[in-house]
Amino acid sequence: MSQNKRAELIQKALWLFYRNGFHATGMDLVAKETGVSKTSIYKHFRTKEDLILAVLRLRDENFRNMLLRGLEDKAAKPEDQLLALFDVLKDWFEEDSFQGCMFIKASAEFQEASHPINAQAMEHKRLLKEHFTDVARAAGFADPEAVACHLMILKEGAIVLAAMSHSCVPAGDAKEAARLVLAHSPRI
Amino acid sequence: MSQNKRAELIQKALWLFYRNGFHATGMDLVAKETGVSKTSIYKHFRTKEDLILAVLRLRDENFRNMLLRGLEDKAAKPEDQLLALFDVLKDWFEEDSFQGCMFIKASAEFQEASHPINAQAMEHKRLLKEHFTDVARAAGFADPEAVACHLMILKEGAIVLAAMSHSCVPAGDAKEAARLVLAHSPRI
DNA sequence: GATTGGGTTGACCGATCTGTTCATGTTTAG
DNA sequence: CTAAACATGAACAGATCGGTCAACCCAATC
Repeated sequence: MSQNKRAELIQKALWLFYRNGFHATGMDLVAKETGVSKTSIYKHFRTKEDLILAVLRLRDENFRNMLLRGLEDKAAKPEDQLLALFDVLKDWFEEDSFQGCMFIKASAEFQEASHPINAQAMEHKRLLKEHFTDVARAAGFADPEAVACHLMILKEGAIVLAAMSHSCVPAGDAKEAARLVLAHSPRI
Repeated sequence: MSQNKRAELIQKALWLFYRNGFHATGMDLVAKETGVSKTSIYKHFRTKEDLILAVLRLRDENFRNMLLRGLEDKAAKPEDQLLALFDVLKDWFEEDSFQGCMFIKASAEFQEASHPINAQAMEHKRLLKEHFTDVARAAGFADPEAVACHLMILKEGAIVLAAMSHSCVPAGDAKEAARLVLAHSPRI
């Protein structure tokens, strides 16, 4: 299997797991939908868990890339970037393919803290928070980690509510809340 | 089966689904752990989905009751109750049995918007938001629904992060963010 | 053209899934 | 005491689960 084929397999598996859930998506379906026989899949991934981990690695790379790029595109100054986060999220929510946060779902289906899949999901959140902390520091906040934590909470809450009901538009509300929080967080 | 037995069955099934997930918990395990034979279970619940719906109804009742009671116990004035939400959450996070929000998990495993389980999870969130809106109105906020939405976002974010990593204490951070938001939301 | 060898395949394995059946207790009510 | 009502465990059906295997294809080498 070429490297291309392998990447394509992971990409399509990502979509299946994202849409149907991890336990609910069998390897037979993955084989059928990707057009790659189960035997070939298992030649490149020892177990289903290994495939899921590869999927999550791709998702982490794609998602963080999309988000960080989005922040830079929407705003130049660090402080504006922190608020622009919720504009990027809004764009994401409005995509047809939006189905919530894959890492929250992965963590929900594999809940043991020591489980590799859960650990990988946590690592994704840690990296995001780290980035927000850096931006908050550049923006001149006195406690950049606290600011990052507040943003993370608003971000996860907005995602969860956006995934559960399309009735309200939590991205807008989250941005409004973030504006209040940022406006009154102490600067250096 | 007495009404007691039935309630006990639902209670134990709740714990199993909450801890292991819905798809990952088979009916054989439910029968074994509850001490109720599979035959009897299926006499009272036509399908596994029906059992899950009953479990979610119980959870909704217990959780909303615990939360509303907690708010009233922690604070008398409506505005203080809104902030006390995050003290109640903190107590919940510190329980050994804490495993995240059951409705977020249910919604993650049954993602189709029209699925009855997803609908029930959404209804739970709707009822909570409705209550927050009432309290925010009593507290004299100019836009009680917006305040409730902000609180919901902070609440869901805090729960998700608390469930994914016990390293930080998002309840405290969420309360701090909520304090900033409430302090600068317009009053009537 | 014959041989080789990596990559692919459909068929298959045992286990487990939801849900049912049934013969055998075990309660409960008259 | 008897009869109806209910609960039980074990086995079953049909499907699907994660995972494996011998056979096969096809391009490269001699």
